[in-house]
Amino acid sequence: MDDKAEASDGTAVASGRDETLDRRIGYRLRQAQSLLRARMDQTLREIGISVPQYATLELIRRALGVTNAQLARDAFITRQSMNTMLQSLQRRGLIERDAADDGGRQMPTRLTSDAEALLADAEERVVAIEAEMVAGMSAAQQTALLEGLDGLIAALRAPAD
Amino acid sequence: MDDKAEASDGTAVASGRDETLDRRIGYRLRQAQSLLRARMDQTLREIGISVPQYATLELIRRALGVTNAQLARDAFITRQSMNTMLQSLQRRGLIERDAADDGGRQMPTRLTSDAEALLADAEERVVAIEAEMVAGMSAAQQTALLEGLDGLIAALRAPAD
DNA sequence: CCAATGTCAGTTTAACTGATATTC
DNA sequence: CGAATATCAGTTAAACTGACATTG
Repeated sequence: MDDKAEASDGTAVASGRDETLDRRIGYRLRQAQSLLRARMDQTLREIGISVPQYATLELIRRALGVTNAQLARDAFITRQSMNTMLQSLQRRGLIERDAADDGGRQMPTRLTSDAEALLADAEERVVAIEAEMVAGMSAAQQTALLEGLDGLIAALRAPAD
Repeated sequence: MDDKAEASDGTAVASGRDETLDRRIGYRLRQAQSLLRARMDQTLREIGISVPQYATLELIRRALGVTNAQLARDAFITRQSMNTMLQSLQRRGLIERDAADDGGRQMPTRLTSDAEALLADAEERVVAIEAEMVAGMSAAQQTALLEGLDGLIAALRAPAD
């Protein structure tokens, strides 16, 4: 079946071939993430941080005293990109970095108390969005979704690892 | 909430609180999408297009003759951003835009035959990645995942719509 | 007049590659 | 020396806001 698509007025038309976009998991993944990101952007901007900044702060809180290079690996970006991010967070007084006590070259990163407060606020907002996002789903559905995403992550990681 | 985290060597440490990152759907969504995006980037670069360009071409193919403003809405970006994207695709000979036949201001977009060929190649690569990504999951699991993502999209769309 | 469209201009964010110095 | 780290510099991709003309 190759069907029609009337969009005389410019309205988007879902159409056509069977295995189009709409059936694809990757497409939906992008779409869901894009929508979530927009929501997060909006609420986080109110308290003065971006989504990547928030994500970085979360990573730092989780892995206390972690170094730039390790954070970069955790976030799947280059050392250089993470370095830029950390510098901007540092300039804003959200993190501190001292040369490692072992005299090495590493500079472990710590959240300041300002950051802890900000992060608490941010997390509350983000958790609220996430709650809203799954509100209509049963616990079983949520679990299935979580496991499905885990499966994707594991499969995508395997070859690159 | 001050639990231990020994990362003397810089190794990331999963740690701490119960409701940390790792339990959160949004976090996993970002992670899965980030990994998928990296894979797509890699394979699409080989044929000379980026992920956003690929996504735009798919949108155009799906909604034949659609206009800039409509594509922007479909992709959740501004008219101006989509315009830049279309201009670059046009410069590369992948799309054509003629003033609408109705004499209006709209300029419907069409794929060139070059683009059709390129898109076929791109899609094959992307579909292969997607297949690999869900290879380890049962059909039921895949369906559950798909429906879960649909649920997220619907919920996230509602308030902004 | 109003709303939507297309587009120009300038800006910002967040990534990238390349190169350099340091340190174990 | 080699490997990992931190960081400087320059670049790019892809989004953004603002402004303006056109068109129905």
